Amino acid sequence: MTAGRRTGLHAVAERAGVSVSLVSRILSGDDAVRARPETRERVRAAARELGYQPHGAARALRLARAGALGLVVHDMSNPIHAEIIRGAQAAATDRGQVLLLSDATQLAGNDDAFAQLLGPGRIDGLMWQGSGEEYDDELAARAAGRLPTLLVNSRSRAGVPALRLDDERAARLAVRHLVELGHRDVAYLGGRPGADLTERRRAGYAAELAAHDLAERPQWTVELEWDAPAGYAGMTRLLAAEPRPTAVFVANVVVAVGALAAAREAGVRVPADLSVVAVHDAWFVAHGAPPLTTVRLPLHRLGDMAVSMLLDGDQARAADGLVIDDPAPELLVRGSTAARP
Amino acid sequence: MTAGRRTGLHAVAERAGVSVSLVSRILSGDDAVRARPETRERVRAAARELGYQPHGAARALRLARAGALGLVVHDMSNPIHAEIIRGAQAAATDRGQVLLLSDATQLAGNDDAFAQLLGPGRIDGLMWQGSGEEYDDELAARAAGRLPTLLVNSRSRAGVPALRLDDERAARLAVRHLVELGHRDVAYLGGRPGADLTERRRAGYAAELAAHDLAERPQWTVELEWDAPAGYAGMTRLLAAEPRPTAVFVANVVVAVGALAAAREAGVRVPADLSVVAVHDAWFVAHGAPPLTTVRLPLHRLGDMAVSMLLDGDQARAADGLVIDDPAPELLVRGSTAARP
DNA sequence: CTGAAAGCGCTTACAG
DNA sequence: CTGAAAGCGCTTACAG
Repeated sequence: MTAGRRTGLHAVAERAGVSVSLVSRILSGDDAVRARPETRERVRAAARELGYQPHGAARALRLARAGALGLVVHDMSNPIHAEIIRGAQAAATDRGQVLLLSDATQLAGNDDAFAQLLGPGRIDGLMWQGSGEEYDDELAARAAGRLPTLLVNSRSRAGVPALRLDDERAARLAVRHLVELGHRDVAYLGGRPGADLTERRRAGYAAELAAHDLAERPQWTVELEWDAPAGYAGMTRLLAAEPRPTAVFVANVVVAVGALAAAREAGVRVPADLSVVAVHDAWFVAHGAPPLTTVRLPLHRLGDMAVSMLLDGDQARAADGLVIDDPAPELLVRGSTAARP
Repeated sequence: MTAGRRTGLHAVAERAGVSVSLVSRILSGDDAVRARPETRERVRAAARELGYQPHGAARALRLARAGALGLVVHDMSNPIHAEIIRGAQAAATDRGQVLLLSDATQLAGNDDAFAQLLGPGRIDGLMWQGSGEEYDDELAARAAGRLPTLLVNSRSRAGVPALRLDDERAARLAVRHLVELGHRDVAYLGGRPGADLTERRRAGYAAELAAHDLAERPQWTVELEWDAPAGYAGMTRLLAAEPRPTAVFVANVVVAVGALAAAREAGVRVPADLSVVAVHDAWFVAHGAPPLTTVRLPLHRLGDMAVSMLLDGDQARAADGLVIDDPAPELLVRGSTAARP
């Protein structure tokens, strides 16, 4: 009666005329509590009327569970990364968790920010988007020492469990498409040399060529970086190769944007003179000149699965790297591939 | 001595041989505490050795401050939005805050998620990316009733303070560029009808035409949606207009991607037959066919400022809508604009 | 100058 | 079947 402005559970308890403990138990659906239906309803009504919402920090403190997951990404303006984020976001919301977003580059340069993120009471698990940067392995490993951590879109590195896509299969799908169009001289335009992703896609490319008894030539493999300018530079180099390939498999759609521009400026017509196929689909490819043929991979699912595994404490299942292959890689044929000239 | 596994402040205090209170005060740099330099150093050392990191939830509970800001966005794969997020992310990290990311569409369909986000102990302020969707105003207004809220990239709506860019000026800059190239028949290709953004940009377009005594014609204004397919459809319509414009000002670079594709397919050469200029710069425009002339706006700054104002409790300054105009809009001339045919 | 105590809002053994 | 009490890790008036 003395109360007054008490908030939260206390206010609900007062209004319903029961104890705070009982309110807590009823509201959290504790099975053990066998309150009379009437009491139960009174409590529920009070909570509704007061718009009761549990205090996030208090609950986190008490339960030693933050109710939040961290997601460290590299470059959010990359549409591929955005799709992973969306998948993670959706899954987190579905499961009543919130998502804390961080930028890898910033974290790498700011020890305090990194320590704060990993510190107690902030997040219950961390997803780290792999990129092949040197500092990534170190930071992710440090994180894994403190809380459940999952590398996303990478193979397992530095002992950190990882989720990845079926890059080899995507690559083979793309290259097979080119071969079926009659191409025999197929080049590989990758991403940053040494990065998992580019190596796995190159492996798929090589395997598919081998399966058709086609030659791989050193001058037909170019790996520079994961961005459009690198695609431009890489394609420029491939166009100067002797002999010149009639088709190029590009490891990433962002790289392909630059590659197409280079071909265009060199007066090489795609697909009449040169076929181009890239990994990943994105909103802009259908409107490109020409519209790009791509392989779609389940990026959304990747983010989604990462969240589920962390929340289920299941990340050990990915200790050796787990491949997300459902839905399967899908070839989307558009205007950038055609029969060999 | 009995202790054992106590963690946090308690462990530090034990190791340094002082009280928990003193550790708290020394570590948080309380001026009032005048501990001997030696004690101070001993405490600092103990904290360092134990890798002490304050418990986020405990601190949030005690201080009634979450140390986090929320950011609700619409479509993260949109590079414009990504840039705003990056700005907000950087500012938040700089100021020792974390950023909680949410998706507007998801929140609109999930009352529990919305309530949880706004509930006590989660975030201290909220940024809501304006989009002109019907539900946006309502949700943002509800948020503003509970905690400091800022609409981002929108004018103030439903009484919620807002930060926006200098859209009018950007539009005038773009249109002036076209006029200076000799164009007199300039069309406007906007975004979703009724949305702030498209109206402000159309106003700038109209003002600049008027300043040059140029005619605006109803058939030269098309507003459909903020995506590439809408740009495609819109440009198709403009190309059929009588008389046909010789230049198009596009309100958004994403829309412009579709618009360029439509022109290309219609056999209209850009810039020889038609000049195109768009608002916002993005990584892919330089590699387009042709490379787009754009107006760059301080998107990064927008996110940055939103965070600063919320943390400084300054959002009231934006009650009537505050224009971020520093750095000023900048015209980047590339290959999609040329003298009137 | 430093410490003991209260309390932020919750949950959950433990009593009754 | 329900309540009083302890305690999660912190900060900060209040004592001494």
